[in-house]
Amino acid sequence: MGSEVDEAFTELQRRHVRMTPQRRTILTYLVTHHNHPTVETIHEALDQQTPNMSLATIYNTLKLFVDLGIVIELANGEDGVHYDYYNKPHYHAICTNCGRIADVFYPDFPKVAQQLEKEAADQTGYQITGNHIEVYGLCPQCQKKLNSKS
Amino acid sequence: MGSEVDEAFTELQRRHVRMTPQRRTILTYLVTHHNHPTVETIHEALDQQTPNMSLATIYNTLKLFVDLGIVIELANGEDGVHYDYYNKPHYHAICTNCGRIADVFYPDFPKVAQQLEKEAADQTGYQITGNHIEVYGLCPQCQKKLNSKS
DNA sequence: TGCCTAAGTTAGAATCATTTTAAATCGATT
DNA sequence: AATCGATTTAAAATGATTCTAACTTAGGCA
Repeated sequence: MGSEVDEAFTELQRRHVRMTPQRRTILTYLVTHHNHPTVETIHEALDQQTPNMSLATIYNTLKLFVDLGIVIELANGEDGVHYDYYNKPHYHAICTNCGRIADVFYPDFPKVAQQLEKEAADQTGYQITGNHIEVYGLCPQCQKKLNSKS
Repeated sequence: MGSEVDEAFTELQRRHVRMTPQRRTILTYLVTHHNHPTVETIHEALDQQTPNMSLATIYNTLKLFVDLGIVIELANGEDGVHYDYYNKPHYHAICTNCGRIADVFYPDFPKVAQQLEKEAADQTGYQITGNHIEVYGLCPQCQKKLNSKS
């Protein structure tokens, strides 16, 4: 069951990333939770098992993971930045009313993304290395809430 | 030549958005500049022609335009939030080294975006109303700079 | 045309997420 | 086991954005 966590650690070792207890803890949290947490959410959750972890460490570690490409940042228009362990390619639906984030796994997504990356590279000369794709709209809960109001 | 600006104003009138000199000035700037400005860039640029415009007004006005869907926000990972008058559908290439933003106009883009929106709606139940698509990589200038270094 | 009022603007203060600092600690290579 | 550069930490600093309260205005209506 920890296999996905193990895989993530192995990948970091392979890339000669120095391992610390804090990084282990944060990465484990991200791999085992798919709740798109904010820094604050992570800090509170980890405070149970690992008190006194500095906020700066969480910021530093998340920035490291983002730079390594194993984590991506998401802005939901509500509260701060959200983080997502980016293992399998997917994109996100974000609620314009409450900020709720949902994962979208679509078999053709890698193909579509590659198409957009190639076109961008051809047109701009950029050396493309990744993408962020989000769609916006009302989540089911907010649809209900707003309908019952009017 | 002001026709695109006029069109934008007409659209706002049609939507019963109250027009003020500040909103006119900011919208004109956005329609006639495709430089993906930050709030600070806009403030400095407008200070030449319209001194004393409050930063709060620029923030308020941009938020209004974003809510109306005629302007979108872009984070380039470097400095603050960038704004883009979103007239014709397009997406962006963002430099991971310097933050430079390039527009990508791709004929098939609306079709591709619709495909991603439909799949997201089917999978999540969200009522999708828009999208933000970005690809990341090194811009030509940074490719040169980084190559000559090593 | 001129009032009236809700909406918008303003300068400055306040907020708060994120970054910086400098000292203490630690991981991993020898 | 020793070493040293990298990491962590708490606290302070930063700075983009939001809030406040008073002032001004756009646009509908008489």
